[in-house]
Amino acid sequence: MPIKSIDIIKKGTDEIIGEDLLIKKLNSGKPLVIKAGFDPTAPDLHLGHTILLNKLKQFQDLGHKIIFLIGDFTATIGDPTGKTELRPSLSMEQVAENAETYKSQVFKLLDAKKTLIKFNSEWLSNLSAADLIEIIGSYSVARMLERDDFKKRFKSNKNISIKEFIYPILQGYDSVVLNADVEIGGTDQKFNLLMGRYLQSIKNENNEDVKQVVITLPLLEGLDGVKKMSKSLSNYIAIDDLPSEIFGKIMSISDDLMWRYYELLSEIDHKELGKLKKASNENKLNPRDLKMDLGVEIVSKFYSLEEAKKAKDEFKSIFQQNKIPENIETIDVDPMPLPNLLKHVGLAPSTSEARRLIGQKALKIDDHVVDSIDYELKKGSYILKLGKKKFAQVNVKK
RNA sequence: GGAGGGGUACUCAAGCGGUCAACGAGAGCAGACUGUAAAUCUGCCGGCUAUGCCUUCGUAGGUUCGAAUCCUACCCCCUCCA
Repeated sequence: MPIKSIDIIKKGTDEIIGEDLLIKKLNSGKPLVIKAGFDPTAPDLHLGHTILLNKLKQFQDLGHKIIFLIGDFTATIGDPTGKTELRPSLSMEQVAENAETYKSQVFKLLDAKKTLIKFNSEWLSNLSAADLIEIIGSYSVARMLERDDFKKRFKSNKNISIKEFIYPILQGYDSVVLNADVEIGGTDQKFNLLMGRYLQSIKNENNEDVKQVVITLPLLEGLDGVKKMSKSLSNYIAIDDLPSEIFGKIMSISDDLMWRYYELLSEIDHKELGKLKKASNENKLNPRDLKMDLGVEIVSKFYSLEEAKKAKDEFKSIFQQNKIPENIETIDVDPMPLPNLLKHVGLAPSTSEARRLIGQKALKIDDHVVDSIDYELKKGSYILKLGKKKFAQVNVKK
């Protein structure tokens, strides 16, 4: 059984540091402590997180103990990873609020009963200055500066706060406290994950067997196809997004990115994927249709197959047959100038923007382009369409 | 502690007394073409009760008919020296 486990575990990983040790640990037959840290800065879990969650799920199904660690304390420092500038710290209240959202979302994928949720403030907030100094004393500035993002910032004279140095150390210390056997994270977390390994071995007089195994997973690119998916870049698909939103976002990604998403998010195996690529290259398959399949697969993970199919049908009816979405709510309005109306019903962020869009022929009323801002709507009901995807139905009173 | 450089819109980055809501690039948005793909072309890209008005160039004052541009104080970042 352990032999098989390693195959499941390895699938889709970027790197496993300490693979031999992992095998040894698996062979011991004991349930392993698997740690994964989450920084509660962004309250919405997105597809990027699901790669990690899926891996945790696999461990969970293999009978291991998952610790879902919410870095509430470390979040008040701010993870410097990948940042070219100092990150703002979060307040404790904000962190607590975000953590709640995490908890409620994560069990869409993980088994709540088998998951242990921990907050690192539990042990970190009571650390004395003496304790802290002892912990950070075991690491050098030179080694810290080996880290790429620090190195870059250091070289280009950008600010690095001392507390950013402490961040990875404390994250590593979490592994010491939790006795983690394995820690999983994105490739960008490698440095932080290795820190745990280092501190564990220091703590245990260089005993190799207590070191956590580090598993890194590929990072998912966001909808732009370039930067990593993240809430702050607003290039993400949240698992809380509506089926139609998820489906729509999938449809809007580039073909290149679609293949990447297939690799990282789909259950499809490599052979099958290869065939699809070939067929697509030979123009036997339209990438658009493949995108639809992917959209259905992803939506059904968080909802159901029926909902996914519904999303697909609706998409087709709106964008291929130019129909109107089914459930748009009707808003009663008093007569008002068109730009104000668009703002009022939420189609445009401001009247200025609405004016511009109207001027650019982006507005359709009952399927007819209206490009005059002075156009008046008389009493009655109208379907407004702004751009390709924004709809509203208004009922003008009087 | 001393000397110098710098803070401009989502990001980068010009401007250094009026023609500046602020050059240019990227991102973004809209239109055309499409497959809500890519590429390309075109336009937009602070707000409003809208041919005018209001707010914006680190913060607060000041000089001036007029300031992002000059002066003063303060805050923050960086470099070199200690």
